Amino acid sequence: MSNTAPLDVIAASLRRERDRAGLSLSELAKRAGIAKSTLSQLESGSGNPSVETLWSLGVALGVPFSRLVDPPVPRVHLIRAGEGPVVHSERAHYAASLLASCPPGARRDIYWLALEPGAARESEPHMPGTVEHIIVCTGRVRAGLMDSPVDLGPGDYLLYPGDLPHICLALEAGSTATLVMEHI
Amino acid sequence: MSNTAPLDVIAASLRRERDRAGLSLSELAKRAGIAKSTLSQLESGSGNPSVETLWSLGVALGVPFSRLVDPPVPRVHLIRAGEGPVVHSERAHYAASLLASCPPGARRDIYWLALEPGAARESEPHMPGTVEHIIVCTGRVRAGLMDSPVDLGPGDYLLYPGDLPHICLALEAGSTATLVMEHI
DNA sequence: TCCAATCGTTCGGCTTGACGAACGGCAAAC
DNA sequence: GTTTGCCGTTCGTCAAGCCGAACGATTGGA
Repeated sequence: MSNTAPLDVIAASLRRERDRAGLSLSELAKRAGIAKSTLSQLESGSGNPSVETLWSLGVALGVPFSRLVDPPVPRVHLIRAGEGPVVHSERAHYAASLLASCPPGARRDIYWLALEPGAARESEPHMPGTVEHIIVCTGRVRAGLMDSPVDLGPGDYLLYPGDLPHICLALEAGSTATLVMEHI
Repeated sequence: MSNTAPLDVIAASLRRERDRAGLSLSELAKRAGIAKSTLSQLESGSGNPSVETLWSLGVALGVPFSRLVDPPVPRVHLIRAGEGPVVHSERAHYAASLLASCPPGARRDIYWLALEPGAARESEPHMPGTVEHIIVCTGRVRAGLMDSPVDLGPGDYLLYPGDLPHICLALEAGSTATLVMEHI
């Protein structure tokens, strides 16, 4: 959640995306069906555009709306196996390592899971709209909705709603998996 | 990229998020510092809010701006190892399997990679702003920026810009990895 | 050199979003 | 039954966004 002034972010985004598209201010304004004076003011940071105005600009630029209101990105980051911030469960045999949290607008957190047979990793549902992707790396894992779990082997991929009761447990010792948690 | 009218989407999102937060219309308007008449009109679908108005509502609701302008999501999906749509390279020894493409607003595609020693997987950069996350599953993989690659083992995680020249090659036979490609 | 075209900015007008106040509806307290 | 409080909606006023036109600056061609 960026705390910088949205108007400045939008101004910068508009300029950036327009450059990338190789369009002139006049040309973009014409394609978006807005007055070029309006666009000029927006890019200069003055003005507080309506949603419809921003939307038509997004369409004309061929970019999703959200790219205009969320900022840039990082560089290179390496996390060696076992080095990430690890969350140990007190009641289940697993360790979850957060590899990459959601940048603004990305909405998919990436975890590395190391699971041991025993109890289920999870039973309580998350926030409404959450979706989980799991890709098994080694061993065998039982995952999915509580009432209809699926057994997965190395390379298997499973998608399921995270806002319903669900489980994730190892069937073999030393099971590992990548988990991508997606928020609405 | 949703093509439904943004105003209707926003109206629905506002109502949904407000319900989720358990706030009354009056209470939310007060917290966001806007007139409740304005909020009432927005939720009814009439009105074309300015960015600042929407922004303060997002802050008051504790949700990122983009959640107010992008729609809902899917259910359960299973891809057995080797069953996904696979992209074979003609010049490198690897197979990439697309597990989950970007839903609107998610911006992170998920791939399963099976790599064999030989040539590099990639050298040409992608779209500006692309970021790649790789988590090695088995074997050993050399990945990262062309001029400063990193050797990775099982469980290792690496983040690097995808819009610069980069490589991804196996150092051992039977190397596998999860790749998350993130678009701006 | 002059002209034509396009660039991006600035200036009045008209339209529209945001505001505050008043409204009717509903529930709990007196 | 009446009062009090909060709910969400509607109405009139005011400010601000959006527009079209005119502007100076720059470039390329006749």
